[in-house]
Amino acid sequence: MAGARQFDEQELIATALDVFWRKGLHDATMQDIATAAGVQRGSLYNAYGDKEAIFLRAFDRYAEQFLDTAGKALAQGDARGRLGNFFDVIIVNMTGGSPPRGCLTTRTALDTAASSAAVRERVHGVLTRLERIVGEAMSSAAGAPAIEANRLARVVVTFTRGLAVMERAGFSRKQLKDAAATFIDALTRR
Amino acid sequence: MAGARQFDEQELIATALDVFWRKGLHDATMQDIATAAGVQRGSLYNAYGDKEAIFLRAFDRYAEQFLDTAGKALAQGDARGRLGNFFDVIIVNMTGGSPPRGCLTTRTALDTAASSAAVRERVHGVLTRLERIVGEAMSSAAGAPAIEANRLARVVVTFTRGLAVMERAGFSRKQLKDAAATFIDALTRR
DNA sequence: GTCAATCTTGACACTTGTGTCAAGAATAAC
DNA sequence: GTTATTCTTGACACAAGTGTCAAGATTGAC
Repeated sequence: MAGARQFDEQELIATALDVFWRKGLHDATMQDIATAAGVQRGSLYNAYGDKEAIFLRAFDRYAEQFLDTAGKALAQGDARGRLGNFFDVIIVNMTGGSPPRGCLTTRTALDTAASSAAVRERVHGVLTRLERIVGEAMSSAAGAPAIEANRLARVVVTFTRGLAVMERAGFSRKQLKDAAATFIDALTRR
Repeated sequence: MAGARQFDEQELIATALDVFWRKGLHDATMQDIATAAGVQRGSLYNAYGDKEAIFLRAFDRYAEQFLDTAGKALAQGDARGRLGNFFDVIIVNMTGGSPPRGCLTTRTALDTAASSAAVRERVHGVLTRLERIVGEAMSSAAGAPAIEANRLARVVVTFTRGLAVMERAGFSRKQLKDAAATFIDALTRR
């Protein structure tokens, strides 16, 4: 059981992501990750150095998948349809798991004071990239609100963050979907 | 230095609130509070039992003040003016302090998994009460959006939560105000 | 087959935080 | 003034978590 690495890096990061998503950066321990991955804690230190290094890798993977999913949801239909699909995947993302895991980006953002510059930068980066994706999707969509695309994108992204908080506060998936539907109605009515 | 309580309860809770607001429930330690209040840690345990008991008192005070301020901001003007005042005080609340303290409710909500039922209930309660206040203010305001008041209130409250996250993610007071202004425009345009 | 490089493993040192407690000190009631 | 009550204080026990390290095991290159 030594000499060659006993775990697959892809699997390990996926496992770590799951742990971080469920517990948050601060509350997830190296022991949690090691146990979940069936690996010794020391092996993780040997391979990655410290917890934050693992988190950054896991978060990067999460961000890619998240932005990719969001982008696809925003690719088809008119503005109304795009936003509907977009909020659907956003809400599914944050209400998935049992118990629901919430939104990792938002959770990490709220830990921001206790986090390093690298972590803070990732969080800000995801939101900025999400804004860009939303803005572009609205710019090229039929029936988009008569609001400058960048401003609209910021409002939409801000609202998604609000949904993430409401989820943590105990509101159900259905309630989040209702809120999103009302929001979309307000934005796209003529 | 014994025999009679060496601190004023009102002051102590105010000090504790300041500490919790800056550091969060989880990261604030009894030592932090004791030091800030110029009191021994043991005295806090003697007077309150544990950290959560202090937090609940501090949070209740915060909630009262917060809801009161929000209610007053929503009391005058038409729908547009009310929302403008409302978001102003909300944003001032979360960008106050140096460094900015953020929104205590939101921060606490995101810690929810690590918190007790009592804490979770307070967070949910504040948001529900806030919804009610907003809903009533919109119901009685001129120029309110043609959206059922409860739905509108949920969207507005959700958006305030989004602003709180954006603040933590590094967006400036000005950016938050811009976002709120755009949001209000979208809601109240005819 | 040898051997250097690399991984695993368990123990260790350290830090930080919680909550408890006994002893001492001051107060307030009588 | 005496005394029971209450508060303060510092020490203590305990629990988690981080990060380090030496020793041992295995592998792969040669």
